[in-house]
Amino acid sequence: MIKHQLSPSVQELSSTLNKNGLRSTKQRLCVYDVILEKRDHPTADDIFLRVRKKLPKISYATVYNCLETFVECGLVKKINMDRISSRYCPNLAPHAHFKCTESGAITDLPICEETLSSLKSILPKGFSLAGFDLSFHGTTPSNN
Amino acid sequence: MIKHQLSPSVQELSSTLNKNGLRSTKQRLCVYDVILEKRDHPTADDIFLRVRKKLPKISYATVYNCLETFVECGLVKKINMDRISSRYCPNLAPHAHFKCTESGAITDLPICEETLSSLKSILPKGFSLAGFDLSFHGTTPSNN
DNA sequence: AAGTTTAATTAGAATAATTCTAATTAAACT
DNA sequence: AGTTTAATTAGAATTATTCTAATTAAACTT
Repeated sequence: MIKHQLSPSVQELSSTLNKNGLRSTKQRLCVYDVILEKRDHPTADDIFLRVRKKLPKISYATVYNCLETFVECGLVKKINMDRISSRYCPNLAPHAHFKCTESGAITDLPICEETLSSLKSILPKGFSLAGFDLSFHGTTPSNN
Repeated sequence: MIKHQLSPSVQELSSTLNKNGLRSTKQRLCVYDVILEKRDHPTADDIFLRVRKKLPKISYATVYNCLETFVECGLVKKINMDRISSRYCPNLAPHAHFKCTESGAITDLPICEETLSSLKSILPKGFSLAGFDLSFHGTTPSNN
């Protein structure tokens, strides 16, 4: 189900794209670079604004296309919480997200093997799992 | 954290609303009735179309307002998956959702006490939990 | 039972995130 | 260098949801 536990570096991205029959473009490299640079679960808009500093002519459509491509290649995860903008995360290890309702910050929480198999035990016989999302919300120590 | 395990009947709704300082209106009763009637995780649009058969003058805004009210009172859960329309669920027991990528159907999966505490063990010390969402995607036996 | 207060509803406009479209550009072959 | 076709672009379109201001109706008061 999960290929890499560590996301490939920007240098490795080219070959990862090629392996998937995709072209290595400066937009894709730049969007990916920005995602790895600051691991703060940015929205497409955040990413657009950051990338635009380096590639002023980039369009929203391209950012969305790049992100969709990365998600399909399994290079980043898309996080959907309560219908706000989706957020993107390059952490490929099994993990949950905790959203602090006061600060809005999203924290990655690693999931250990035991919990992972406990989670999978929820599925009835015959259900074939492609992926899962686990998100918590509440307050973090610094915010209560 | 969780008050009821079973959602109140439409008859009980009135008093539940009153307890929360909210008025019991025919729109609220009807929207709630529709949610309990067919437990298929409808979207706001589905609910609007069903309610309109009984209350032809109801507006989208009212449906959204009712749903938001119910969510705030803990009467229904709002499910957000991959940025499609939110879906609503009257199941108040701890459960996960499984979305079949072929049929689009969403299945409730009960979470047992062990798994629940395993889930909670993911949280670092000091994190205060208000709620969580667990969703799986993949294929169901009838769809593969 | 009528009058009053204020929350709830309504229609329709507005917003925000994302997707689509058709024309242009540029990877990566030959 | 030339060709092919995928990727990018600008801007329009779409979709779900929220907002706004006027109207209606619960539920309290008398």
